[in-house]
Amino acid sequence: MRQLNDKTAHEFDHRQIADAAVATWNEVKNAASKISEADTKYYCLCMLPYPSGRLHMGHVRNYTIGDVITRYQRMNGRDVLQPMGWDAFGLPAENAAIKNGVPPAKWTYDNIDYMRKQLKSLGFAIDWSREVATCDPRYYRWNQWLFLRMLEKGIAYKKTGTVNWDPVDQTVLANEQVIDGRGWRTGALVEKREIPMYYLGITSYADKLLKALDHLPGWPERVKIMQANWIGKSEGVEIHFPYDRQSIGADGALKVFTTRADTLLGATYVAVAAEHPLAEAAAARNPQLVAFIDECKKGGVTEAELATQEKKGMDTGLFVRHPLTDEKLPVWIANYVLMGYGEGAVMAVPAHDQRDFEFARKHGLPLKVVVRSEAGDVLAADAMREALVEHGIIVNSGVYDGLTTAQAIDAVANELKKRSLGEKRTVFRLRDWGISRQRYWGCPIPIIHCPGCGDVPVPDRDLPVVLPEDLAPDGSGNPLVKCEAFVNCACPTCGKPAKRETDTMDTFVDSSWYYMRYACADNDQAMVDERVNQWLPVDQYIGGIEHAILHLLYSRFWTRVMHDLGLVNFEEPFTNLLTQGMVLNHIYFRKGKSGGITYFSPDDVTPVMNEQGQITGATHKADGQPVEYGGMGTMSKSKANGVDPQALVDKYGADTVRLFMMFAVPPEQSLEWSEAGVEGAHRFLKRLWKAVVDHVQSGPAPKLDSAMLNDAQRELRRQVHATIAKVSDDIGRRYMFNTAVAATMELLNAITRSDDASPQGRAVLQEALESIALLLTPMAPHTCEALWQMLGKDGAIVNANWPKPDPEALVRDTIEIVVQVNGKLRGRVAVAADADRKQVEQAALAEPNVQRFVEGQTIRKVIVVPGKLVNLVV
RNA sequence: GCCCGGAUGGCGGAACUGGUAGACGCGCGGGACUCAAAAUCCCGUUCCCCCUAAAGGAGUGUCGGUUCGAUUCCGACUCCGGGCACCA
Repeated sequence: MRQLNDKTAHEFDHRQIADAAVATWNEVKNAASKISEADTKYYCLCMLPYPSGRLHMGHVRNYTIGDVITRYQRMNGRDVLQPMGWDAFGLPAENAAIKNGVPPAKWTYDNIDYMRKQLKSLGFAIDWSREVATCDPRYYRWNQWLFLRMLEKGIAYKKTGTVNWDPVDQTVLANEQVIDGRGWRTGALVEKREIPMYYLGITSYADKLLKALDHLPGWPERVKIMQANWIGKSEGVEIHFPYDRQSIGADGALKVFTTRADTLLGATYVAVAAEHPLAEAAAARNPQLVAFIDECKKGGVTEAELATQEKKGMDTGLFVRHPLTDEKLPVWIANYVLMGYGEGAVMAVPAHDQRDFEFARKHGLPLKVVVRSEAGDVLAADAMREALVEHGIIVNSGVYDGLTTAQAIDAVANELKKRSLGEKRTVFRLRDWGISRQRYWGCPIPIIHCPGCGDVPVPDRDLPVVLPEDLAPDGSGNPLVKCEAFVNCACPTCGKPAKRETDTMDTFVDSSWYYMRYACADNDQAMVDERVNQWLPVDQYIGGIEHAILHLLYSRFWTRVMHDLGLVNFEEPFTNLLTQGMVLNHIYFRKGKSGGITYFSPDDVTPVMNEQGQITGATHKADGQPVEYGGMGTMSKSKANGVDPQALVDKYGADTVRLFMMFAVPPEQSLEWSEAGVEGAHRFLKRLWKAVVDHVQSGPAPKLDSAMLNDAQRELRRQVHATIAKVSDDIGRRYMFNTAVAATMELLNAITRSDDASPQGRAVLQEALESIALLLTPMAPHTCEALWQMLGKDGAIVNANWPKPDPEALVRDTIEIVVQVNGKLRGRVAVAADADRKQVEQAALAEPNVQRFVEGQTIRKVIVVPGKLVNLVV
C-alpha cells in the first residue's frame, strides 16, 4: 500500500490522493478480469466512444455509471469484466482530414492516445489489456470474414439503393451533411441517386427480433416499445390491380399492400413512386412526366424530410383495373410514395385516409365513402372536411355492406385469393440494412469485380483486405477509387486483372459485435472462441438513449446471425440495459451564403435573451456579429458544444467530477449542462476528509458493543445501517446514484452534529465513517482508498466487501404517524411501532389540532395505512 | 409528419406500489471566526397572509376526470429533448 505523506493526511490534496490510490490499485491489480466460476462472472459494458478528440461530459457520465456498477459488483464478490475500445472508423475523421489535410488514420490514433489518457485520469477500473480499435485490421478482418459467411448464406446480397448526391462535389452525402435540401459544403441542391449496394437481410429476422423483446425483462420499457414500433409488424392484404391493356399496352398487375382492404371499394386511384417501372414507362411518352420525376428526385432521403415535404403528384395517363369491379382507375405519380417501402405503390382511398384525402382534394380526384362510424350516419363525400379514418361498418360496397372493418378485410382477402388477385400478407416496416458506404475511412467490403467472373468474394486466405492508411480525402468522392495500388488486383477465380470494391462498410457493422471481441481480443485465428460464451451475454450494458433503435437492433441481429452460424451459444447480447440520458448544451450556429452551417462553442458567444429570460440569439465574442440559437442539443464535436471535463478534473480531481456527475441527476434523465454544484460535491469530500482526520487524531476507537449504547448512539447507529440498506438498494437495484450520494451526505450531516467522545460514541463513529467510505467507493474511489487507510484498515478498499445492514440496528421503538382530516394534513402522532389499528386511530383522534377539525362533525370513515397515516373523513 | 420520453421552489433534483410535496446539493439572506478577505462553521430559505410565531390558504407545465386521498392513474393540449435507417 502506498502511504500518504503527512501533509496529505491533513489537507485534502486530490493529486496526492489519486497518485497513492493508483499505485495501490496497480499493486492489487484491481482492474484485471479473470473468469473463475461461471456464476460469479459479471460483464459490465459501456458503449465504446468515437475518438472525436477529447472526452466530453456525456462520456464522463457514461463511464462513471459503468465504473460505479463495476466497483459495486466487485465489492459484492463478482468477477467483473469492464473493457474499453474505440469506434474508430467514421465520417468525422474524414472531415478533419478535409479541413487540416491530416490522414484520418493519424488523426484517429492521436485522438485515441489522448482520450485513453483522459479515461485513465478519471480512475475507471478498466481492463486495458483487452482494448480494441475497430480501425485495426486485426479487428475488421472479422467484419469481412462474417460478411463473406453472410454472402454464402444469402443473408448479404446486392441491390440498388437511394443516396444523397451532391452534383457539385460529385460525391455521396450522409444525411447529416444535407441541410435544408442542400449540400453542407457546396450549398448545391441535393439529388437522390440510385446506386448498387450490399444489404444485410435483417428483415428475415424481423419476427424473431420482435418476439424476443418480450423476453428481455432487463431492458427499459421505452426502448422495447421503440424497437417494436420500428420493426412495425402489420397484417394486411396484398392486392393486384391488373393493367389496363389499352393504356399500358402490356399484361401484368400493379401490386400494392394495404392494412385497410375493407376500403377497397372506396379506391378511386392508385399512386406509384417516381422510380416505379410504371412511372418510367409513362415518362417515355410524356416529357412533362420526365420533368416531374426529376422534380421528385430533388431533396434528401430521410423519412422526416419525406414526411414533411409538400405532397406533389401528376397523372400518368395510364390506368389499372379495379380487382373486384373492373373499373378503370387512373395511375398517379406521388412524391410521398417511396420505392423502398413495400411495392412502391399504394391504392388511394381518399374518404378514409387523410393523406389520400388531401391529395384528392388538391388534384380534383373523386371520393367514395365506404365506411360509416358505428354510431354515425353515412357521410356525404362532398361535405367531408377530413377523412374518416377509424374502423366502422362497411357501406356502398355491395356484398360487403354491413360487415365490420375486421370482417370485411377477411371477406375481401378471401375473394381476392379466389380470383388470384391478392392474399393476406404480413409486412414489416423494418427495411434491410444497407451497409455500403462510398467512403474511405471504413472497413473495405471484401469483393473483387472481375470483367469475366463478375462479383467475386475475396477468399478467406486473402483476408484482411487492408485499408491503406496514408490517404487523405479532399471532399470530392472516395480517395480509395483513385488509389491504384488498392483497386487493381487479380481475380481470385480466373487470375486476370480485376478491380476491388471501393465501398466500405457502415460503421454500425463495427459496433455490432465489438463486445464479443473483448473476450478474445488476442485470438488471431478466429473471430471468437469459447471465452466469448463464458463472458457473454453482457450482464449490464450502459449507453446513450440515442442508440435505442439502430445500434441496439443491429447488434441483436448480428448476434443472432453468429448464433445461427454456430459461432456463439447465446441469441441476445445484452441481458440488462441502462439507457443514459443525454448531456445537453446550447447550440449556436451561422448559415453561410451557400447554405453551409458553422457551429460555435457556447464559450465563444454572448447569449441574447428576451423578457422571459429565454435565449433568442447571440453575438460572437470575437467579431460582435449575430449568431443564431439552435436550442439545447446533445454534446458533440460536430455541434461544437461539447464540454471537456479536463479543466474540472485538473482543478477538483477525478472524484469530485465523478461524484458531481452521479449526484446531479438520475442516469436515465437528460442533463442540461451546468457547472453549478461541482463546488458542493468537492465540499462534501473535504468535509468527509476532515471528519475522518478529526476522528483518527484521538487514536484507535474501542470495540463496538451494541448492548452498551445510549439512545443517541443507538439512533446514529440505526441511521448508519439504514444508509447502508438504502445505498445498496439505490446502486444495486434502482440505479439511482443521486439519492445514494444524498443518503451518505445525510449520514455525514448526522455524524458532524453528534459530538460524542465517549468510548462507545467513538466506536459508533468509527463504524459510521468506515461505512461511508465503503458506500462511496464506487463513486469516489481515490478518496475512499485514502480514508480506508487513515481509518486503520488493511488492504485496498476497492477489494473490500460491500457492507451489509445489521437488522438489529434497524429496529425502531416508536414511529410517527401522519393524521389527515379529509385528506389534509392536520397533525402527527408518535405511536409504538407495534401499535394496532385501534391504538393508532385513538392516538390520531386525541391529537389537539385534529380535534379542532373533527369537533362537531360526524366521522364517516377512517382510513388507516399501517405505519404511515390515518385519514379521517368527516 | 411519425415513434419514444420529459416538465416539481431562484437552480439541479427527492417523494420507489395512489398516502407527510420540496430529502440532498447549489444559489441567496443573516450570523460566528478574522485587522481584513478567502476558507470553514452555525441559522434561515416554495408562495400568500402575518411584526413574529402558532394556525390557515394556495401550490408539482395547461385544462378536465377518477379517488377518502393524485407529482403518481385516465382524457385533451402546450412546450422541451431523443430517434426517423449515410452523425455516432
